[in-house]
Amino acid sequence: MQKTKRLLAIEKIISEEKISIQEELLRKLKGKGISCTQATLSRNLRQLGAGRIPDGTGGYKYSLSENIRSSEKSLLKLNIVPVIRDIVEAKGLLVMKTIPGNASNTAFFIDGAGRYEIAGTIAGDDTILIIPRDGVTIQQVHTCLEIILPGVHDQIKSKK
Amino acid sequence: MQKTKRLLAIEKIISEEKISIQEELLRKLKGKGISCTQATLSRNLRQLGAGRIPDGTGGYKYSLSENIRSSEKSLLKLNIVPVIRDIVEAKGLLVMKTIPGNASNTAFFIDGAGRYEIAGTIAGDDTILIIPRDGVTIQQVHTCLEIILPGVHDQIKSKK
DNA sequence: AATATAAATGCATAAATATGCAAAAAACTA
DNA sequence: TAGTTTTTTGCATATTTATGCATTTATATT
Repeated sequence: MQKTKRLLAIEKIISEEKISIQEELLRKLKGKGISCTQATLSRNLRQLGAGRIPDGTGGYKYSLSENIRSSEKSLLKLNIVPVIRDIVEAKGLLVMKTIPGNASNTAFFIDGAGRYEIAGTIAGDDTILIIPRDGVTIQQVHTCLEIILPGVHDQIKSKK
Repeated sequence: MQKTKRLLAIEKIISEEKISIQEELLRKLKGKGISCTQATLSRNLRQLGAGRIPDGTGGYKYSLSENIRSSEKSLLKLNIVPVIRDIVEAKGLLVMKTIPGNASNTAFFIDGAGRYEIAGTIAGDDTILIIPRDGVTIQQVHTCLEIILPGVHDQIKSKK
């Protein structure tokens, strides 16, 4: 089908280059031997979930909302995760070790997630005390950490 | 300033309810006693990084880009603002003073907003250097900070 | 305070996008 | 395959958004 091919091409183009208006995308497609009208493009973009958003420099660009979001998220998380070295339980609390100087930032990040399970955190230089709320199990807190910092437990394992 | 108030109201509205077109947002604002024209709204939305994207059900909605939304947690804002003591310009850069030990967290928060205007930050113990991107004015960075940390300039004034 | 500079805004309108409708293409059915 | 239904598309145009320009408002300077 012509449509599927076009959808794929649109996805590719807008994720690789900055497209400001549909007419521009139309030309790019034509260059690849795919042609349609602006009306069709408008419909296709909606179907792809692609929208026109500010590009930060005063202009606009098309962007796949889902893709952009998930990739931005994972970048953020990748920056966070590697700083965590270990998580151990002690006296019903969790002690998280980070690389030096990163406890505060990491704790701030954890607090920012606003999870119910975590009553609070206290951060030193490379150590964070995570205090579970009463009635919450350690296991629940681990699950919760995995939500805030996907892959964190794997990271730790691979360092051991 | 009227504008800051409006920017905040816009952020709040589009993150809480589904807004399909600017005229709709215009009416909501009017309902809150804030009035402007569609032209101004268009400019404000661009400044906020808010775009009109498919809502998944065949319609459209306005949405803040992901990085901005993450700084949207109003609780976090309240916790951050009081730690900032001063912001001064020096050599085309901004120097932000915080209460002792809070520079890193604050800088982390600012970085997290992912604003185009800010090329990067460097944090010591109670001082943050905010480096504007080339071509961005100090005033633009101030506006941008006001978006990330609403009320920050008022806070500083009231401490003087 | 008076003047100079920059920022914000509204108006009118240009630019860009979305959509109703009819035609064409594709998919399906007996 | 001929007929039927569904999907896709283009055309024309309505809807929506962005912007040049002039004016007002705010900010800074002397």
